Amino acid sequence: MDKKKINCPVEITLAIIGSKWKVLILRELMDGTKRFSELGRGVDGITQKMLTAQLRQMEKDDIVSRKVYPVVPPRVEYSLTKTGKSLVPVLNAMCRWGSAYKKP
Amino acid sequence: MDKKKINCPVEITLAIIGSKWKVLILRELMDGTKRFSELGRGVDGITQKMLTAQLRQMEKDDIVSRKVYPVVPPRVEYSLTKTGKSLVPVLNAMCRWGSAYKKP
DNA sequence: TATGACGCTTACCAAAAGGTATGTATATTA
DNA sequence: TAATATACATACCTTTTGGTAAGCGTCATA
Repeated sequence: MDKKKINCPVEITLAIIGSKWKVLILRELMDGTKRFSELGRGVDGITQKMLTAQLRQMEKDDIVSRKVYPVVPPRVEYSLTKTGKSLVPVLNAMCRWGSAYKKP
Repeated sequence: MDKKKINCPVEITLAIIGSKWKVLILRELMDGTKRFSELGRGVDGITQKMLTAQLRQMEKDDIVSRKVYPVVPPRVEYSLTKTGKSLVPVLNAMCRWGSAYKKP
């Protein structure tokens, strides 16, 4: 979503977490720090390209942090920032609603 | 989003309200029943095509209901269904987070 | 009789999103 | 020396999304 012309705060939230892949990645990270490859395995169907792209965006938006270890082969760990952790109630609200919705 | 292969409930929610236009339309409808043209004026920048498309989808998903009055020129009113109203806490959570996020 | 109001639908096109496949770097291990 | 592991980047192409603009139906009004 275009972040340039946003008025309502709900749009901001949507611009930041409003994609299928992002919420799934965030759900993984809510369990704690994960390596790139772990995320790839945890999020069913995501391609490497999408995984990196979404992680980069969330890093930019300061909800995910990236830590690179200077080893070979490389080890990169991702985790939620403080701001990212503050999303938990939002994700939970969405989760609850989704659960209740699909029931019938 | 493709609703065929959804596992996590949060994906369901996103599939149903995860678009810029939908949240803005829903926000309008949270104020009460609105006519098509009112929605068009209330949601800044939306085109007629998008407005009808989003409303049709939300009608299908049973969060918005559509009432047509047999008059000329036509009068069509939209409102939240019971399920639609149950989205209010979710939208509010998103709204609060968005407000807090943009502060710094 | 022509015009306008309202709520659409549709054809066409441009832009954006996203998938596939391939390439890269480098220390370790066989 | 060749293969391997990991975390990417990138080129290319298809699909999806969304905007523009035009047309439609019908009754009341000028």
